[in-house]
Amino acid sequence: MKVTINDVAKHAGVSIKTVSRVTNNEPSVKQVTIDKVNSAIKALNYQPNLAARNLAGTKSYVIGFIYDNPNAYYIIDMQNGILSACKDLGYELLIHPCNSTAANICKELTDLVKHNRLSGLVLTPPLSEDPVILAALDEIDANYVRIIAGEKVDTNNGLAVLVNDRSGAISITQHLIDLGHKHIAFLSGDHEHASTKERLAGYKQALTNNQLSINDDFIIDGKYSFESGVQGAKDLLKQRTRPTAIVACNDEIAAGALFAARLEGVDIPAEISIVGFEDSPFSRQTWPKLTTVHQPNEEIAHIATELLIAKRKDKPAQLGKVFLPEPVIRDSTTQVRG
Amino acid sequence: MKVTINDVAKHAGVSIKTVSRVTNNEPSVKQVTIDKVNSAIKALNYQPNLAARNLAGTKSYVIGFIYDNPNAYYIIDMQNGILSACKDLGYELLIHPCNSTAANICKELTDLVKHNRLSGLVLTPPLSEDPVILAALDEIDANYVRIIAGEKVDTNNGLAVLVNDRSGAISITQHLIDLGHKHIAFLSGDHEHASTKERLAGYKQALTNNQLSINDDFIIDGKYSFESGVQGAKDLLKQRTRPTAIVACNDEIAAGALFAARLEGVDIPAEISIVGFEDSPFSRQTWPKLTTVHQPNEEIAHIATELLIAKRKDKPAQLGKVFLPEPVIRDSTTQVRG
DNA sequence: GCCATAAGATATAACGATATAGTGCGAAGT
DNA sequence: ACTTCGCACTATATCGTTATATCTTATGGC
Repeated sequence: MKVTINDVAKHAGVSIKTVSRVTNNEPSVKQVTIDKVNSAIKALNYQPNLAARNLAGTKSYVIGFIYDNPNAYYIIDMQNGILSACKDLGYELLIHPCNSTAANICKELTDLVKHNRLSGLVLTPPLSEDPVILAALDEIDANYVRIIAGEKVDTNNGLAVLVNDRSGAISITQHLIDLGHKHIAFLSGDHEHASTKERLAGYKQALTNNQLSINDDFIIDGKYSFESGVQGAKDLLKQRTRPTAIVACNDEIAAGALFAARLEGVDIPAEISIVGFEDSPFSRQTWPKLTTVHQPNEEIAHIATELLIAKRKDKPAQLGKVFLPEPVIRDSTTQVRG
Repeated sequence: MKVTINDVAKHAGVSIKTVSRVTNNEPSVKQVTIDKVNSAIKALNYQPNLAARNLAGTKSYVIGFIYDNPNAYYIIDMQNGILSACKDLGYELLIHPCNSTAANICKELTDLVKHNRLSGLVLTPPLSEDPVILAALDEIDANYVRIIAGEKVDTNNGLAVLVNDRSGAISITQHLIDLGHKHIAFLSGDHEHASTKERLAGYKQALTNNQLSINDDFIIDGKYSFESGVQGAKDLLKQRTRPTAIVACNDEIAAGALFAARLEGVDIPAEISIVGFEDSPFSRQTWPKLTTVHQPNEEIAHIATELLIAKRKDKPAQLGKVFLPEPVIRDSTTQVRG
């Protein structure tokens, strides 16, 4: 019933180690032999047993996805991207939601890696940006790829996929400036996320690029949540000079700002334009539909996983890749009123 | 470095088989011996190696979560519920998103079970309601628990956790009737989902219970999507006599209806009350916040997983459990206008 | 032509659990 | 008193791979 490596070896007339060499792309096998083995594998529909590989070998063929993020859309996209890369490369995925601020988070993660002998980890913010956690993982020599906000790949990053949030923020802010807005506010996300810092920097950069002054009253501290968006927008609307546009640090905050505007009877976009960041599905389900910045999360996760697995195969080490988020113009932004 | 069963056996002064018996709660071990072994396990911080268990034993200690559902909130909730049960019981989770209408879906799932020797499957709609898929799984004698819409546990269901969507729909429709609404419309979800049928039946039941007539023009076919909600609500708003309230088959459809109402300049809830179903996070992020029906998805998934694993342990077979979704009153419903 | 070396393959020991067969010993049956 | 039985436990085979050590055969250098 079950086809094992022994069956393949017998069928191909070679030893099991040779079959193992072929399935693992190891050197020292003649092409003729490789072909013999491969056709035996195909003929018998052989699939290596993961548990046995795991037990005998040093690689587990299992990668872990570690996250601490309440954004379901983001997580699902990431999972799907990782999963598609895993499927292509014969790996399996272990998902591990966690609390990055838990006291024992380092032990939790290192135990996870050790107990499951994980081949690698995909880390998302804020875990991917926490030096204490990274140090703990380095100590046990764990493989990981970080998904982080940043502008260019460099060796200090380790293996990383960068999302250039700054450039995305510059583009979307420029979009507002191009519409004639001069009083543009910023609703920030959690400060533990580097993305918040980068998006804020991009917002400021765009203002500066256009000789617009930076008004500190227009930069509101907050968190990556709907409620924070509601509160932040309320605060903005109370000010003597109201902004004519708001850059929200993500779509949820933007949705909260939309909500607050409605509470105060402010029409969006006629009176105030609002933009989000992320292009999550619900940015298409608000009224009006949100202008936002698109991040190809599934692709980001796919590439990250490929990098991670490639590293283990000792291929020419590619250190990372940078993604440029692009604006998506919908209905929550318009020309500033004369 | 790594603690194995041999270390535990040596430390406790027994054979490895005895340790195995203790860790698996098998009979024929004296209490004194059990205590000795357990204290050795604790002293050495022993954790059984999953790969070895998997390879040697008949159980894999891995359960699969199979889903075909674009609703990220739902999936994340389910994953978390399954994961928490798995953690308690020493199991691992393999997630498997798929396309339930793919031609080779049966082979895909049976191969998945066979190749990973999955201990069991958690199936969600529409997969959990597809007789062809269930038959294929029965054929290979796979263990599974179904999460389905229904009213009572019975042996025909196999292992199942039921969500009494009908009662939820009755309650929420009754809420509208209690507010004085007599012209209540229904926006349906996909007809492949039993939940659609059940929710429609509950809606009708509530009308009947209150001697209100069922108007077929007020029952609009659709799908579980925002766009479908937009279209359905548009159709309703065009009718000669507009409904004063709408029951949407889920929150996404309700959000779509909200959007369509705004497009047409119809005030919610002043002119029309709208209710959703599911209580997903974004039902709190719409304007106005949605009145909806709460489903404890995480708990449902947790219980389902416990049932699944308990079955494999040959405990007194409990067949299932029924959940009653309850209305959550927010701001999208109000007294009908005099 | 002979030895050193590498390439290509094999035989077999691990990996860390569970499963199977078997042992010793006290209690019960005749 | 002698077998029989069942409980509590041990010794060891086993699962399906990878890893290690070893063997054989070609290849090149002198």
